[in-house]
Amino acid sequence: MLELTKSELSVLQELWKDTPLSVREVHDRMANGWAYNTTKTVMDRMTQKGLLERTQVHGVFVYHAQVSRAQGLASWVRFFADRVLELDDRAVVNLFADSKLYSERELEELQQLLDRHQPESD
Amino acid sequence: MLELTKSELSVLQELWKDTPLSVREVHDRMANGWAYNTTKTVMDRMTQKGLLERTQVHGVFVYHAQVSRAQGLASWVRFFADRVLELDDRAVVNLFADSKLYSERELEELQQLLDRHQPESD
DNA sequence: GTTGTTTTACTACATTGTAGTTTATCTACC
DNA sequence: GGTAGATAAACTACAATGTAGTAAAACAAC
Repeated sequence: MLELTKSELSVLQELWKDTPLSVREVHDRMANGWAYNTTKTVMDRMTQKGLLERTQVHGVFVYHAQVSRAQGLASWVRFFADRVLELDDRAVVNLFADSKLYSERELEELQQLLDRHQPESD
Repeated sequence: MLELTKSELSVLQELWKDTPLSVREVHDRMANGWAYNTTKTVMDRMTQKGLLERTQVHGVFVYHAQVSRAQGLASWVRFFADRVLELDDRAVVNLFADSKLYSERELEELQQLLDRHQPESD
């Protein structure tokens, strides 16, 4: 299962909402207190790993996510369900229903990813 | 706000359930696929940082958590609420009620920690 | 076309992830 | 009671990530 770091997840959350975005745009939207260069470095590394793809538009690079939101969230939901709440996955997936940001289809994809990978190691 | 890594949180979850425990005991209970030495290293570093304290019992070291569960979970709940679910903290704290592993008092402590620290940076 | 801003690239250093190796201890036998 | 194998503890190691700073390139404004 794909394992994203907190940093990677923060970046991807912006790109899942609106894409493509430049480093500057991601940086400003996250507004998490990082130096601009930190955002840049994280996104560079993500590009190298294939999590992002970048293309040039009018001389500026913009980035696209290369993983779906369900893929990116699955291991996080599992970790949170197992290690934090110590509840069943499904209870946590149900929370997403309240959040109004996820479609039925996306929640199904997420649940499937969780069902498929039973081995729960970090 | 105290920021724990995933590894640190995994170790602490065992010590919050039952304490004190030896490295071997924590290792076996987590059962997360780590090598024994990985568990040892993580716990050594946590001891150096003051997250754990160790004492000797019959020639074996045992460890005690030096932070409360609410303190340890607060930043995780915030991150999950903000960056994953994009819901209000409270909705997430309410989930804990279902989990039956947390007392009222503990949930209040958690909610207070979350209320106090508004600045939400990683 | 020189000077300030933004982007990009490159470099840097501490912390964490994830162990392996060595040494000290303990336990069980001959 | 000394030797061999199992555990624990200490120490070492190296890659990935967190978190930028600096240098170079490109662009914008005078």
